[in-house]
Amino acid sequence: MPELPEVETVRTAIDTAATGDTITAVAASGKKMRWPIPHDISRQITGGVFTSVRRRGKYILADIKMPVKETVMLIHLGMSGSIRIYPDQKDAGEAGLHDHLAIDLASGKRLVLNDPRRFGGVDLIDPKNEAGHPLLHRMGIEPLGNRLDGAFLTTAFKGKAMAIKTALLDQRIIAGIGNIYASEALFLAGVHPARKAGRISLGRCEKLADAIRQVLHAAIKAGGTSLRDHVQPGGEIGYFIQELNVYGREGEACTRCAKPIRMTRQTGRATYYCPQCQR
DNA sequence: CTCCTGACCTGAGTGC
DNA sequence: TGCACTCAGGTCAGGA
Repeated sequence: MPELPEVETVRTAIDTAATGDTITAVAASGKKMRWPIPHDISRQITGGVFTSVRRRGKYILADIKMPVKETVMLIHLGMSGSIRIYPDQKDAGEAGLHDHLAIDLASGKRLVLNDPRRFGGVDLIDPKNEAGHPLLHRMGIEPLGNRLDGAFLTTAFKGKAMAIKTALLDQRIIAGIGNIYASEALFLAGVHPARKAGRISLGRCEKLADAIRQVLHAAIKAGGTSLRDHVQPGGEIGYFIQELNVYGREGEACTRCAKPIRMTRQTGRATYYCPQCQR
């Protein structure tokens, strides 16, 4: 499912539901995801209190305060991960086939992580070394922070021969953009996805920086993009699919010039664009 | 270094 | 109905 807007939607839901609440029970499926869930996760976090829920790129970082120490639960949703929040544990039923982690709270709520493809993962990390964690220490800037602008992009892309679309997916440059929003941002900026990253002018990089911010903010506001069966933690779908200009619209009319949207493949992944509006 | 390919998984959809 | 095949919101190791 999840790029930055979907992860942010999930983060907000967990924060609202769980911050201040105490963990009373933890159950893990035992199946290996991208890496194994820590075998002693129940022992490590039961009795802890969620103090805040943050996001870094596509990672969710939940701060948990234990009686004698603090830990951070890191969650990545991969391609197919989602989290459901049940208001009452009694109504949650048995663990489903692809449920990998269930966390019960003193309030009666239950958080359930479901991930059919198991490309996601859960880890517990030491907050003192969080920035140095192998999964986090090479991550690029937050696109919704104050560092994304045309100057940053021209510097980051300098000398890069790869296509701009591919560069936008590189989490070491900007953290959080995925396959949908890379196509959408390039459309808004009027930049052709195959253009070499290192050959984009400062002015067009400024437009691109604005486009990235714009599309991510708009998607968060809409609750993310629901493709297939993805839903938010409360079961609501995200409505940004109605605002997509190019993604998944091959052959349909461009919203700006009415020419047919094209699909191509770049490093194995589908890219959608308007050949008229994007140069 | 840079960049691309293939691998990791399951499930939905398509065409025969 | 069954089967073979393709594709999907991500990332990482390995090799050219």
